[in-house]
Amino acid sequence: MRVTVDIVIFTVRDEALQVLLVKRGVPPFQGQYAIPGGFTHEEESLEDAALRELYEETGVRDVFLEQLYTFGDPRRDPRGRIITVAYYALIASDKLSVTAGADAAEAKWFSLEKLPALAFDHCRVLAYALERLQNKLEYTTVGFQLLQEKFTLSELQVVYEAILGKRMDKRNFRRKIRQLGILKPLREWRRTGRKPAQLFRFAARRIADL
Amino acid sequence: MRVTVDIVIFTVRDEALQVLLVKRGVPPFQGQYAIPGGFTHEEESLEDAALRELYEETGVRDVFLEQLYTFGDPRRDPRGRIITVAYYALIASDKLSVTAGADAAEAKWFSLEKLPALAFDHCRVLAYALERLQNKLEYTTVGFQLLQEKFTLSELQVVYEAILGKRMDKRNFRRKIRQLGILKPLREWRRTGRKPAQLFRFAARRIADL
DNA sequence: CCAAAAGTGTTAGGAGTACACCCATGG
DNA sequence: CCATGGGTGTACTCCTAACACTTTTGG
Repeated sequence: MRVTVDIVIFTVRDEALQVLLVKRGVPPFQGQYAIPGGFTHEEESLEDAALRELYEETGVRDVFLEQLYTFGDPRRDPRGRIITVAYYALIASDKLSVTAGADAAEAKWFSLEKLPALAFDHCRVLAYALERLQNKLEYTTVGFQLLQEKFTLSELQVVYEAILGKRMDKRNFRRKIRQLGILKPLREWRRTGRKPAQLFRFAARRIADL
Repeated sequence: MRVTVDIVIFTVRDEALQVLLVKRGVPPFQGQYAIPGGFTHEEESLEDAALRELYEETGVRDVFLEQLYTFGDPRRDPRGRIITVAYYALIASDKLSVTAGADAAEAKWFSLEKLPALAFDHCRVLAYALERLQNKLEYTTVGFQLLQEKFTLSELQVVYEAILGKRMDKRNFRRKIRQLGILKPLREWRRTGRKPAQLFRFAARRIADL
């Protein structure tokens, strides 16, 4: 039985939640876009396999990565029985400049609003990843993974709005974040063209489950 | 690569959360208890494999079953690389009278408080299942899976207390359940030795994510 | 001086928590 | 008649959601 790992790689750019997809060069589903992934090696853990694939696709290490679900319908891959352990990863958009992994020639970012048709059952995988991300956003601090080290509260709000797909009230949002007590205000301001915005740093030891 | 499914089977009996474990008859870990499970067949989905194992162990069908996590550390099984897709299941204690599957000779229920040493990394799997069950209990209606069709509010509260491992206030508990609006009060009372208790039925279309 | 984003408080409703007594029954 | 579990309401706190104006800057 063959086992693959697929990684749904999210980022927030241009105020939109985006996902990295690769165009398949070989059948089945040749020419269609798919979630990046590949077969696990014999001597690596599933998470290591996911990290390896992620690095090959994006050139990025040290990002948030979490197992999502394992898909094992015997007919999900026309080549035969393939089990896929799906992961999702969050990457801050400022780390993406180096978007040049080995296979990256055919990799492209898509806004969740404008997805192409996807190979295999990847539409379902993606839907599941989005749902998980939305839920985690509400009761953990994963959202900070999508920002640079220093960020403004408005940038943080953009991340939340992009993921949840809805506008939020500025004052309520700031109060909620403030009373989490996990932001360190800096004595720095970002000149943004208009009134400068104060910068903050995420100041919790780890990604907290609240 | 070989793939197994393991199923953490929970029930609540004698006011305690219990889990079904089987004693291993062959090495490795011979004589130790383990979470029931087995290899997947080539032509069945992961969920079907889990349902099959569950039926073989307990003789029960039509129970709540949900995928938990996939464990894939290359060294988790001394026999070699084995990936395990873990599930957890909830069974109402009144369905357990038929606890006589094929392999059931060495199967036994254990209270979560008094677990034996477990084979492989099954201690971790079990801890993960318990955590998931506790979380799901708070924001879904999975708890009803552990009761008979007709039950009293006190019985429901016992289920919640057994899973969460803490006492709850009777009035607050009843108010919370009542305002979920998913219980149908029956015109029946259970004679319990003291004052009769009103019976209820779970009356939602499906297990609601609230 | 104007456009644009930054920043800030109050109020009302709902949910959770703490808490104590009477009731119906079987023995 | 008494032991046992069934059943009920109120007050407080906290979180959420709705809502509008002033400030600072660059052009």
